[in-house]
Amino acid sequence: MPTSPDLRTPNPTDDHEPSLAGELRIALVRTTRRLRAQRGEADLSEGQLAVLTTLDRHGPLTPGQLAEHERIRPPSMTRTVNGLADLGLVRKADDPADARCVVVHLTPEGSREIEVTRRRRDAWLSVALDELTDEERATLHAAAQVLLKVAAR
Amino acid sequence: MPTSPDLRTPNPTDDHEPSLAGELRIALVRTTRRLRAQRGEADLSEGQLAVLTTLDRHGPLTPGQLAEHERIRPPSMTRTVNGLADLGLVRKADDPADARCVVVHLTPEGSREIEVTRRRRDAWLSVALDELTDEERATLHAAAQVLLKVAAR
DNA sequence: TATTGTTATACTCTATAACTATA
DNA sequence: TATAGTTATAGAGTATAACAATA
Repeated sequence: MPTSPDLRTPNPTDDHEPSLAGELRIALVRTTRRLRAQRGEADLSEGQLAVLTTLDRHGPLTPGQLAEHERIRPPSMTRTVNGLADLGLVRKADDPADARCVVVHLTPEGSREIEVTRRRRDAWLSVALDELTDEERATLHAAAQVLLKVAAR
Repeated sequence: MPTSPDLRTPNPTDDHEPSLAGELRIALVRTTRRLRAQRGEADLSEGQLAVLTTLDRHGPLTPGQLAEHERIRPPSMTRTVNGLADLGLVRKADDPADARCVVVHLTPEGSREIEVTRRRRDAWLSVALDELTDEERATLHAAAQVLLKVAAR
């Protein structure tokens, strides 16, 4: 029952040197997978939460702007936004300046949902982090800042 | 006609304290999103590559073991493995000891594909990492080890 | 004509439930 | 009966292409 692959024991075919990019990619993908697996039944999807978070941070945006920010295509964002609107978490309003545009607003329910969902999402990770040493936590704190720089590029 | 939301301008409602779990989750999700976005047209999916990598590391495994390792359900793994077998990257063989079991082997083509795909996947991340300082890279190296511990829990 | 958003449609990856074969 | 794997089916999230409305 192999659940903890040992990175220090490469097999005979695994003779390339472990690059930082390679080891980091594996660690990121694996941790994110575990994180996502903690999603409760009633939780919002990653994409839905990302939209709410973006609106919370930047204020009302059009579906096109949201699509660009989340790096998905406009039709996909239309679906995401409509789902959130059906849940009452965002509201679509006309743009007085340009009738082609729609402006997506966060509702008070949406703001509340962000907090609740974030807390639920962070619960598993918090427990895992509690089992680490102070030094390990400091490493992750520093790494988070660096990763944000990398992701923003 | 704003098309690029400004990430440097938080709005007044963004006043919750940043917990380590929260900041780390955001950094992980964002970086992984960017990483995934680099996927070329002909690349294997994350799940497919993960299976090849696991087989490379641990040797032949059954679909059930692979499903447990990748934390997906057996029927999903059946599809993934069949897709890889159709591509000639793995081979399904009978288990002489237990006729209920199937053993999935990596083929030479599969081994080659791992290398090619890994290189493509790591290209974007490598470029990004090259722009960091030595200290930042050291931080990410250390963090990768800690994240693997977290993900393995 | 170009732009914004939507609708129609399809593909990928995941899941649960039910089935087959073997232990 | 229990276990390993598969088949059937469905749901979520994404995409492209075509369309409507507006600039």
